[in-house]
Amino acid sequence: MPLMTLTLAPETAPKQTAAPADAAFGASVGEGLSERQQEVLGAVLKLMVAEGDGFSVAAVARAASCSKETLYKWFGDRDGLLTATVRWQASKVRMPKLPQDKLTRESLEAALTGFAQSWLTVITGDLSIALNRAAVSHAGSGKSRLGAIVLTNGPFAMRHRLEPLFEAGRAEGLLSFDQVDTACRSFFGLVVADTQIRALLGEDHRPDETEIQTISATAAAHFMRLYGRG
Amino acid sequence: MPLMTLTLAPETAPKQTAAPADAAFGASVGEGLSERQQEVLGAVLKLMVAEGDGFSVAAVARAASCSKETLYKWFGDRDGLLTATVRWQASKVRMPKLPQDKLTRESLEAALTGFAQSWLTVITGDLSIALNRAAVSHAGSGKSRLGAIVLTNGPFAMRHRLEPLFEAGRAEGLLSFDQVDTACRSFFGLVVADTQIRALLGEDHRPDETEIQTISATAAAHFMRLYGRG
DNA sequence: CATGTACCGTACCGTACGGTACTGTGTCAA
DNA sequence: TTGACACAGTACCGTACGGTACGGTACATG
Repeated sequence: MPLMTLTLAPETAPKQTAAPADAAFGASVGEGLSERQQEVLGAVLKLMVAEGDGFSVAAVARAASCSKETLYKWFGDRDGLLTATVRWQASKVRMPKLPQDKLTRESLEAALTGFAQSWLTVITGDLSIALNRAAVSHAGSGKSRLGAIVLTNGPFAMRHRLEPLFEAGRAEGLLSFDQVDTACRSFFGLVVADTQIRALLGEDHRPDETEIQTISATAAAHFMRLYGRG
Repeated sequence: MPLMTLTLAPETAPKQTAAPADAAFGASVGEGLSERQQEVLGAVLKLMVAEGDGFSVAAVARAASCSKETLYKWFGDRDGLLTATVRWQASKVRMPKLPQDKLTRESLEAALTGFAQSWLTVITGDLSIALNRAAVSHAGSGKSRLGAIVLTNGPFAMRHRLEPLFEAGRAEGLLSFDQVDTACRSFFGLVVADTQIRALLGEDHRPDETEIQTISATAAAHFMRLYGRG
């Protein structure tokens, strides 16, 4: 599983105190963060998973064994710290490779199943849930771009990855749809359904690996029934 | 549209200071709340929509023109106030009536479309979004039953309403599925897809009435393609 | 009229937290 | 050796907020 793989940047010195550029998408993993800084962000992630955005900056400093002053120098304020953490984590999520050779109905359905399985695994993970919780909270109180960042790296990223696959399937005569958008919507719905919102709302049950496998296969099969050709 | 209809309780005097029983589901609208108390909860709702859970108790008192002491006497603490508000609002949401006479394929699909339309309308409303945001936030920090309440009155309530319809459809030979659960999951996914999570994450675009109508009809048709018989 | 009750308005208290300043320490370079 | 620097650790400040206490008012009941 290539998900959640951490690749360190080639040791960039933490020179400038200014905030990094505003890409929010497509940035490389390190993104100008020193190893020490990434350690700090890792500590923030742990705290977010454990306490869900309710932690204090002092707690971060304690957990990361660094001073509050350093945190403020590096990240500006609490929100900058949060934002950097979310962006850093988002940059670590890797999507599964999609088949580049000629598509068949079988390889397409298999790719969809794999994609669904990987997506569900990410989405139901503690980390993703914590991040989405924080983003949803902050999206409410105006201020803070957390919501937009997660939106970009969540649903939008999924669609961006899916669209070329669907287009390829259509070009190959395997799929049939008017707008890619609708197909994406249906696929997302069949795969995720109410799983994510239920998890965010604190439901105890989380699907295990075999359940995810079942759901993914069913979703892919259903999608092919709705949009497949021939 | 029978949604968001407020029916006042027949003027119950605000006698006891104790918190009401812990039903969280199926309670009648008034639920032992005086008119004045419901006014207060209405003010809380407005604040939640406007500022999303970040408001202070003092702000509630100001908005509702009542004293903080009264708030604490009635609702115990801030969380009790939040909980009462969410439960009160949840008790106001009314689901559309489903056909009770003999089902046909057409009436079934129409009922599904209507259900989907009503559900999407609720879910994309400012109020529902604010409530879900608050619930998601609080579900993170342990403590507080907000998450469970919204879970009960959201996804679970939808399933509870849907299941008998699906069972009836199956009994009538119109639908075919192994577990109602799977059918519910698919229907939810086809209807809601990523609409809710995107709204919660702060996406600007919200589907208007005609878009909702289109989505609902498509979702119902797709559902019938997947689970319909004959 | 006297008493009690329900409530508003507001002052108040304790605390927790965001943010800043200061001190001490290790490192590296001249 | 000395100075500059980056950082940890910590003390500190202002403020905002949850929660409480108290005084004042309207009304109801006897």
